[in-house]
Amino acid sequence: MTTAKDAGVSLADVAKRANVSQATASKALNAKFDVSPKTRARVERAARELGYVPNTLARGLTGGRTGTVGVITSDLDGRFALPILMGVEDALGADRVFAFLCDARGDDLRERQLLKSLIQRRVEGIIIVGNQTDERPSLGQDIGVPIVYAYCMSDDPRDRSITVDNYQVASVAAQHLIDIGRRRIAHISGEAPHSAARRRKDGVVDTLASSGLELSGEPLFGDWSEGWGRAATAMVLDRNPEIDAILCGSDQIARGALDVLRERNISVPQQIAVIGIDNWELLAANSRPSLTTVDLNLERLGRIAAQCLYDPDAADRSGISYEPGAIVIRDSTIPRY
Amino acid sequence: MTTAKDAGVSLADVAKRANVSQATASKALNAKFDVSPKTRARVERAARELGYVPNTLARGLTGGRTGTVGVITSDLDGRFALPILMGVEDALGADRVFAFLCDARGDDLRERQLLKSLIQRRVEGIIIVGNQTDERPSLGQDIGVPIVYAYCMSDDPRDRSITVDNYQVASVAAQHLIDIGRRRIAHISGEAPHSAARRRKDGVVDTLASSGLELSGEPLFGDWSEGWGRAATAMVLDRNPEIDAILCGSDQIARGALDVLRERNISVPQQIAVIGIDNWELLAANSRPSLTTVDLNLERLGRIAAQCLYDPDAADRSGISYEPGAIVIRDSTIPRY
DNA sequence: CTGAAAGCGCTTACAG
DNA sequence: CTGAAAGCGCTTACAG
Repeated sequence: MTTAKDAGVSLADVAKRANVSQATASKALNAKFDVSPKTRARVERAARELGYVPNTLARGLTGGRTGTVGVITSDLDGRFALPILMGVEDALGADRVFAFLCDARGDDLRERQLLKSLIQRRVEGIIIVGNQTDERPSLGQDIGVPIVYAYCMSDDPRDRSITVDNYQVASVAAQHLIDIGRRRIAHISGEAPHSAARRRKDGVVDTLASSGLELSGEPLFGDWSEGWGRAATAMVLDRNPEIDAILCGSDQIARGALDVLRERNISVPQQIAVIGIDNWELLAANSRPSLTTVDLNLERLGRIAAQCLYDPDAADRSGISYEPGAIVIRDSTIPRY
Repeated sequence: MTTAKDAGVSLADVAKRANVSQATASKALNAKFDVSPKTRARVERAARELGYVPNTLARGLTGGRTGTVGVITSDLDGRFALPILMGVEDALGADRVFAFLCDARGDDLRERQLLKSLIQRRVEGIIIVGNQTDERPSLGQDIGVPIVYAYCMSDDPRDRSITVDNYQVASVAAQHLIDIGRRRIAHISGEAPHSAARRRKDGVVDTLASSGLELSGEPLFGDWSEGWGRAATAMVLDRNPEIDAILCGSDQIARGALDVLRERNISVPQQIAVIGIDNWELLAANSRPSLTTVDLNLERLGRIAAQCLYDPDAADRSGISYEPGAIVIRDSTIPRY
């Protein structure tokens, strides 16, 4: 058990009890070489008996590793931060590195201050987690430690950014609809200013074109909400009643679409198939019918970002990595029987 | 700008450039007393010119404060951790304390290891964030630093726990329904083994009793999902068609209820009012009609937990604090015109 | 108001 | 294989 008293036990105490020098005690407890098995056993025993708890701070001071990184989220509130954090956690845990979690709350000044504080604490790297996939201003090149942008991307190509491949993600969705035989596909998406909305639209259009198809009607941009999904679906149904599928820019929008289709007694997917993007389980798994969608693999994205920090030749690999998503098939495109 | 080179600048360098001793430089940069304004100005200038970045690690070593706490979540995946983390972040930020975020992933052994690692890093306190409000095994009394349980509660009364007042939260919901004139109220909730489900039921029953009312039909327990909300609502409608309100144990369940009512052309709230618990915005704000619910105030809960860690007489105040929620009125009980 | 000295707990060359 | 010594970067009594 780790108790209060332990905090008072230092390496010197352990060394004394084991009748060795502090240097030897240090080696015995850390490196595996240069210590006789007998001595090591003695030191280890002393450490155990005393309930010795090494002080990581002191170790860091010696110029060695601090074993910490900083994670600055721009907005913890958003839905994307969490899975990314999980991935970061996962990757760091394996190396016994700890993450300082900081929330800039969308405030640039606060972000800068956090950055500075993290440097003071001698973090070995910093991950900036954005709340959208758009470009954001670079924090600069001479931070002193590796820095990587996750989800968002830096506007400076010398920085390393890991983001979602919006184009690919949408292509996968479109291809799936084509694969199940749909030919008259409408597209409803979120906020046009977001690169996510624009790139996804491009992915859809290009993929359809590869099969000699065109979108049924103009793509509709609004926001990423259920409400917009409902409104847009009603519009689409009026303007293009011939459609046999709706490709939605997000799961929230898709939920709205499903809602309206159900209300109008249009069977999904028999008459109209519906597909979302995000694989937000809460939304996708609980709808009627359950929603086919594209998983963004955010946890993986977080893991990659964390690994970049400790990648020896990360410097060579600056620039933006676009990470692919994968389709998750549910009943809104291929119903189970 | 904070640059790579800075990492090499120490207090000694600053002192030299300012022509003072290191001790004086330290005082000039930290404490406000015992240094002449002129000297301080000189030191500050030197520090600025050199781009001096104090090493927080060394400061911590001196026996002073490390300015760090550990936060161990049992499951980042859950929906409750995030708002709590935000509150923690908020409270700590004011004191320039940083939080190590660790995810135990529901693994007790891993949790213990994390606890130990955090102690090695000399955190000044630890917050254990549970993913449900039930009791959990205490981590013990002699950790060496203050420890507080948030959302979940420790089974040892000597520990400090901050959790949701499930009884009050449900009472508020019930009272609201009574206030708008409902008398025949059904209750659909989540998993019976969860104290959240049981205490909420008690709150509902007692509050109704205070007004001389009884629940319409037996309370229904299932899980916290939309699917269960739909199934249970259908049952309730069959067995107790006379009801004029449904009090749901969570917003997810309420979404399911709303869905079925809409399908059956039962107007909400005119014929049947619906209320949830959680105030999960995504769900509550986007339903049709929008959902009245009880906000759990989780951010506040996180803030309180963080403050406890630095509360001088926290020792006296062991035990469990039950934090109240507050109603958020939307269209499912009082429609806007 | 200022500074020399000791110490925080550890690790790392460098001798033996 | 073992140990004495120096040093990591800072702060804190203690003299002056």
